[in-house]
Amino acid sequence: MALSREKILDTAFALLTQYGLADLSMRRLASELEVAPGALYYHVKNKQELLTHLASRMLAPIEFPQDASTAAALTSAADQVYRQLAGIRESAEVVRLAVALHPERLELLSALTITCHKAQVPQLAAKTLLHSMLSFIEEEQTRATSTGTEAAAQPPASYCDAISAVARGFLAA
Amino acid sequence: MALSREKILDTAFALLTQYGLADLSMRRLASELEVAPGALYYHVKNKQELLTHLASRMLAPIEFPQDASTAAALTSAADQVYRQLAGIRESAEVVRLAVALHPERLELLSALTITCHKAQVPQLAAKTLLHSMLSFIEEEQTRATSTGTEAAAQPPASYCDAISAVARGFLAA
DNA sequence: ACCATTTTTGAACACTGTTCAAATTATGAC
DNA sequence: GTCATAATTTGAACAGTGTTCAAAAATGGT
Repeated sequence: MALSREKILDTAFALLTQYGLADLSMRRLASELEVAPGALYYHVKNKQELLTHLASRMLAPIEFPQDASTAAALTSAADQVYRQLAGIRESAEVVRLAVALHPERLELLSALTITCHKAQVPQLAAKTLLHSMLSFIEEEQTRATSTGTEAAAQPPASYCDAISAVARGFLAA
Repeated sequence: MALSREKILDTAFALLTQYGLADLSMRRLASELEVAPGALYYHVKNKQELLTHLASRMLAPIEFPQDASTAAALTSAADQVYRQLAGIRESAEVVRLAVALHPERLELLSALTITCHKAQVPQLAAKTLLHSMLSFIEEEQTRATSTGTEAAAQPPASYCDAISAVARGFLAA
């Protein structure tokens, strides 16, 4: 099979989950694909963009509920973000990089922003909420990596409590 | 003057503010001090520890108010964190690294945690609050770097609003 | 002056992301 | 089937990175 952006992303994803972000180098990726490092740059602008694409992939399955109250929509989003990211090594860090670099390209953030807008909550709330989720998940993943255990598939109560507390704070303003 | 951890940290700080985190390499630091790179490792365990020390320095001047209500203490902390970090290039990122690596070594976080404990707010709130501050400041600093402008010395209203919303959310729980 | 301790050097190890002219491989027209 | 054009891929280099460590140099005490 010929090289393609999709195939590169597939392999990058596999490397990330198996060996972690530190071992996801362009050279490692190229050797895994049995290709010279330079070949990657025909399909991907650079490493940052590759990671941004990876982040989009991770968040893609998240469906934002239509016709739900703001609180319910945010709770659902928080739940899905956790379920989607918790099982993927260093995913929170990858997503945070993507948010920092190209926030406008993340569907999830757009959806969150729209919901906040509808509820007449400051737009900033969307990013604050997302960052709260990512911080929590990132910390859990750091602990998981160092202790060798795995993160729970379901969001723990403390996560749900924290995120809904943040949401409540904005909604009550 | 002989090399010392203090002198290394001084120079690292200067390099950070003048040229940014990307240009703060051990080799650059060594050449600035007119010393071989290896010499640094006699005074500092590794780069991560160096950055953790830098983070402690940045946050050191922050004074946590005694005898204040929880809300007032948190507002004051948020205000001081902003004033302290906003003017230092990429400081939020450096502090975030330190929080991730050695949370127990950061006085600020301990103080925040104690305040949260006293107010019978979940301990998690302390980290959530700190991460909210850092996310906000980091984003402002990213924008500042790309547009060439400087971050305001005083915290903008949106920052104060966001942080107090998060705090309110936890206090109301 | 001598010894012991503290500090610094030089050199190497094993990497990193990225660029680019040149070679290769595919594709479609005739 | 051949040929020209376009799409890929290679190889090699550039300019770095953090870190280690035996050996050399500087320092301080007696």
